[in-house]
Amino acid sequence: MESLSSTAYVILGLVREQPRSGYEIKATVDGTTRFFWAASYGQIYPELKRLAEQGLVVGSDAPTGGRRRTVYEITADGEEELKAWLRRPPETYEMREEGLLKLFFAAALEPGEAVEILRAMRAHRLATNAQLRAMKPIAEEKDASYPLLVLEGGLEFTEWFADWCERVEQRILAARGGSGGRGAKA
Amino acid sequence: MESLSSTAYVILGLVREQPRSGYEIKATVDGTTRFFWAASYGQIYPELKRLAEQGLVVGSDAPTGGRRRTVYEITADGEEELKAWLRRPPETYEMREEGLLKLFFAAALEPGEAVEILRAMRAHRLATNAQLRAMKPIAEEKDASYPLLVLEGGLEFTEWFADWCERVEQRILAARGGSGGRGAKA
DNA sequence: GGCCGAATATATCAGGCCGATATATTCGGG
DNA sequence: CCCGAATATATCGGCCTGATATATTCGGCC
Repeated sequence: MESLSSTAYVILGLVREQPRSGYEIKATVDGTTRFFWAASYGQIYPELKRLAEQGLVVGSDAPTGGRRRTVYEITADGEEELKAWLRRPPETYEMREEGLLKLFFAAALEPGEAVEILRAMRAHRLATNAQLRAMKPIAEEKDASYPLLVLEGGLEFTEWFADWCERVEQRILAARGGSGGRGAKA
Repeated sequence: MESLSSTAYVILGLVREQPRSGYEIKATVDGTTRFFWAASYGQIYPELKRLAEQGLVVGSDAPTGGRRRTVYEITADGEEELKAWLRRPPETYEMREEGLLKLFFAAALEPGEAVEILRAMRAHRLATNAQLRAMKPIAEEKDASYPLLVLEGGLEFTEWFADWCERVEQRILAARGGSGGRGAKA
């Protein structure tokens, strides 16, 4: 009995709420967990088959007209698997931030160029914050309290990060001596 | 001319500072960038060969006794590649947080169990914070100002995250009605 | 009625990357 | 002299991304 990947549990968690097709699972992930756990078609479809083989989900044909469509729902075994996973302590904590990597090596550039990196990072976080903000009414409407909690955490995180970028930018500019070539276009 | 992976630039950035072997690169990554950009032997060794083929680094034999050892240093072309990359806006922003995923699906559990997830997440962040704190004197000693800036960002982030976990835990406990079975051992 | 583009639905694949493992040598300590 | 830790390189299964391919259906427009 091989243990499942975390992505398998995303699928179990989503089909537990309601029966869904692979396509719907992907769309839901993109609209919710994507910011802290993404999933691609290349994982979802094979994983659904594996979960079906193990009896943790069951698929049934639900075609729309002549287009083939398989909708999956969770089984009692699947529900038990999901709960057992939820009760085990989390193991994966990963981050890949190319901006921080560039900042780490910024000594190879002029100070004005380091500031550009921080501005790009800040702009990215503000954009993510706006996306999350737009999702909030939808989560509130569904009355999904844990997803809402997580979403609010995302809002706070992006705000903290954008603010940090701004403070570091100010520190670098101040260290340069207060005046001198502005360097960039903003 | 295929464009390089971000991991290739980590290598370029590190061998720019000083010539290093694959083993030393891995050790340095584990001691510095690991928190926002990790790299494994399975990437480092093949990547060093590719970079050498493209003339961005040069390797030279530097055996210790009878043990084979290749030390790489950056070339002028490699330095140009690195700077060009540093000047391009960052593209990769990824996070994989199994704890947030579990919290997202916590409706399948009792509230007391959701609290356990938050405690595990908080403990992890506090542990990371302690690790970063231990690294700080080393970074200060080296007078590496950008790496130090990034390290301080990591300290602030882990503190923010741990604090968020605690606040969410309090909210959940309060929503449960102030009293009732405590559930867990701490 | 017919066309087009967007959405629905599934599948595949190259390549990045992780974690574990294997192999061999050298160094420090007891 | 032996052993365990550190140095050094290499390999591999498996997860995951992003792009691409293939069909079908739906909505809007003229």
